[in-house]
Amino acid sequence: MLPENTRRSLPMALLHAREVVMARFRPMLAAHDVTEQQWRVLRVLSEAGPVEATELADRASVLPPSLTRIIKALEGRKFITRNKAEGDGRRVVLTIAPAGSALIDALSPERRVIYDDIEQRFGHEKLEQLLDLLETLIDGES
Amino acid sequence: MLPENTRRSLPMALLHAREVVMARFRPMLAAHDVTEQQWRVLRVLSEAGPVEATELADRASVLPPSLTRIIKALEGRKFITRNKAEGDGRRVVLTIAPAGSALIDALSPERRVIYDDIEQRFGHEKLEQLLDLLETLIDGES
DNA sequence: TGCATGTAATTAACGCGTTAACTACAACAA
DNA sequence: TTGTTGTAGTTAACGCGTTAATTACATGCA
Repeated sequence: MLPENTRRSLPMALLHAREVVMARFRPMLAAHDVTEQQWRVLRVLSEAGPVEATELADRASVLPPSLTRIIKALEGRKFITRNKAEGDGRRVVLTIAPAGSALIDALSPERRVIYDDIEQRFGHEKLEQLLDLLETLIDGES
Repeated sequence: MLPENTRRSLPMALLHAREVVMARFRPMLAAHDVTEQQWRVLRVLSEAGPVEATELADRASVLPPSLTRIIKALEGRKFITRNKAEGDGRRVVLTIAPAGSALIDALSPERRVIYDDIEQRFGHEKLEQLLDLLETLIDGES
């Protein structure tokens, strides 16, 4: 069945929802001169440790060409380091650097405030339910 | 509470979910040489009738600068028409043109197949639940 | 009427999304 | 060893996302 209106269109609803949520985080990122995508990459590196570019791109939901640009920017600011994988000259291994960790730590309190506010307004239960549904959708389609 | 990992991060989950869903629709749009954004604009115009640019941008989840570019492209292909609002020389009124309606009609069957497949795999109940939650989130935050 | 303020749309600048093409390296078979 | 195939990453081209600045018009007040 086709969605009868754009509000009930899954792609549009996902887009719109992401938009209103990101609107809350964007000023924080802008204040620290980091783009959303750079932030996603940093967070994955912080969480997953040294990782190869392909896996990083996948986990951060960034396409390889974008990752190349993002790496360049983050490396230039000493937020990450880039090394060739030993044993395979094609692969690249990314690692978060102290400055990168410091940025994540610095933003942590503010993130918590924003996240808590969203959770409070939306409801803890609903948030968990939404995350579960999204996870199911993602796992089922990918 | 901060999300303990990126999979439970609301912005990332929304992004990733949208990505896997759009991956199903993208080939269809590409085959007809329409971008996602142009498609959203066309659908809103088709559904809402003649509408001013600001409202169109809002409903299609497109920013004004993007809309300007999109209008230019769609007008060039005779998918829409652009007129000044009578009584206010600033406002612009957009209307879908026959060729635009024809494109929407042409894609309708294929959209249905894709949408039905997603719905079947994910489950009708879950899809409705997800759309409800997204709608609630959007209305609460915007 | 004339000026200040506000609003709709556009333009500019820069980074990302997307696809396709390309380079560099690895794996494997003859 | 060499040629083929495959894979990781990068580059290129073009459109969109985002913010800030700008233009054009409307509104309201003196």
